[in-house]
Amino acid sequence: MPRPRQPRLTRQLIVETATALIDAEGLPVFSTRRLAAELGVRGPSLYNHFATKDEILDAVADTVTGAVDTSGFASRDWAGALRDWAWSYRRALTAHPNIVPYLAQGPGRRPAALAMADAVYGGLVRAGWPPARATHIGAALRYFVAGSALGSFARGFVEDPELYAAHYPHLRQAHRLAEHQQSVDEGAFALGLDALLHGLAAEYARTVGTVESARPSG
Amino acid sequence: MPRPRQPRLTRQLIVETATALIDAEGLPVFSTRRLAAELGVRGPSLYNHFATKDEILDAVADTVTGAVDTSGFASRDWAGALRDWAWSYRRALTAHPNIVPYLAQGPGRRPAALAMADAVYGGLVRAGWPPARATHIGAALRYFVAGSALGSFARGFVEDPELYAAHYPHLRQAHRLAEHQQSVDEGAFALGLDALLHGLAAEYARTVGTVESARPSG
DNA sequence: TTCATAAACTAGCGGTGTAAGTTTTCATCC
DNA sequence: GGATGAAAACTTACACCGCTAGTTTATGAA
Repeated sequence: MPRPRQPRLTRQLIVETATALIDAEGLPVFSTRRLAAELGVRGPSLYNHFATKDEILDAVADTVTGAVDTSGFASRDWAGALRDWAWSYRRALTAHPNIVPYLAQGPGRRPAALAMADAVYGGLVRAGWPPARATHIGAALRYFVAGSALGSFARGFVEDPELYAAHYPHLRQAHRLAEHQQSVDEGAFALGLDALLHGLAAEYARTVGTVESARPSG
Repeated sequence: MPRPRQPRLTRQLIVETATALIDAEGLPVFSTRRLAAELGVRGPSLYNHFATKDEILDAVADTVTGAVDTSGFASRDWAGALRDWAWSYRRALTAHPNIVPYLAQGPGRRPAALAMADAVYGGLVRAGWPPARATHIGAALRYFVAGSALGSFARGFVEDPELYAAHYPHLRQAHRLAEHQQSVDEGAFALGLDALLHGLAAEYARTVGTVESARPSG
C-alpha cells in the first residue's frame, strides 16, 4: 500500500491514540505494532512521524503534563498557589496513571514539564524564597505528587485476605484497601499536602517572613 | 550441557547478580538472557529457580526493601520513628535507584515490603493515631520517599544550557542541577520531611494529643 | 540398583523496536 | 503539462525478548 490520498497519520492522532491505548491497557503491553494496528496501519509507518517509541511516549507524557494549571503563581500567595498546583498536578497524573512511571523520571526535554518547573520556581522566588529553597520546595512537592500518582497506596496491596492474616498482624484489613482506593489515596494526599504546607509556612515565617516584617519598608 | 556436579545457580546468586546488573545498566536493558550470560548460563536455566522474570524482580525489590530499618517504631516516639524510617527508606532506595520504578508500584506480595507497612501502621496506631489516619500517614510518607528516589529531581534535568536559556526564564541555571544532584535531592528531601513532620505534629496536638492531655490519668 | 528429581541444555514460538529499501501519490517548478 | 522530489504508506528483515517444551545427565533416596 503506497502513499494514500489523505494521510492516515498525524502526530496528534498518534499521540491521542497512544494515550487511549496506554490508559486502557497499560505501559507494559504498549507496543508500536499494537498502536499501529489501532490506527489501521503497520508498525513502521509510525516512524514517518516519530523517530523512536520513546519520542511517542514523551509526547504522551507532555500532553498529560500540559493539563497542569500553574496560573495560581501569577495571582495567589505562594502557599495557595502551591496548593492549587499540587492538586491540579495530581489530578492530571491520576487521570492517566499508566504513563506516570515513565513521566515521573524527570522533565527531560519535554516543554510542558519544563514550563511547569519554570512557573513554580519563578513563583516561589518572586514570593521571597531564596533560590536554593525554591528549588527544594518545588522538588519536594514533585516527589510527593509523583509518588502519590505512581504507587497508588491502596492499589498496591493485593486483594488476598489470607496473605495478611498469617504474618502481618496490623494489616488484617489491608485487602480491603482496594475497595476504598480513591478515598484512601486522596485522604493521604490531602493530609500530606496540608502537613507539608503547614511546615513550609512555619519555615517561611521563621526565615523569609521575619526579614520582611523587620524591614517593612524595604 | 547436562546437570552439573555442583549447581551453578541458586536463588541468592541470581538475585545478587540481577541486583548488580540492574544497578550497573538499568531496568530497560535488563533481560533474562543478559542475566544468564552474566551467570555463565543460558537464559532458560533461570526458570529452574524462578517462574517468571517478574519473580526475579520481586526478589530484587524485596532485598532492597529488606534493608529498611523500622526498629524506631518499637523504641522511639512516633515522630522520631517516622523520621528515622523515612531516612532509612530513602537510603535503601537511592542505593539502588534503577529498581525503584518497579518497586514503587506497591508492596504486592513481597514480604519485606509488607513487614515494613505492618511495622509503620502498627507503630502509629500504638502511638494513638486513629487507624484511618495511620493509613494516610504511612501512605503520605511512602509517596514522598518513593517520589524522591524515583525521579531524582536533579538528574531529571538535561545538561544542555541552550535548552533552558531560550524559553524558560527562571531555569537558566537548571543545567547545573546535575552537578549538585546529591545535595539538591537530599536538601529537598530534608526540607520536605521536616515540613511534613512539623505539620503532622500540629495535627497530632490538635486531635490526638488534646485527648491525652485532657485526660492525663485515663 | 533403581529411579524420580534436579538442573542444565537446545530448539523454537510469537512478540519487540527499528533499519532499509520500495512504491505510489502529492505539490511544485520549468 | 510533464518532470521531479518529498511524503507517507508499504514489505522485509535483523537482533533481541520472555518463555515453553522436550532432552540429557548427575544426584540422592528407596
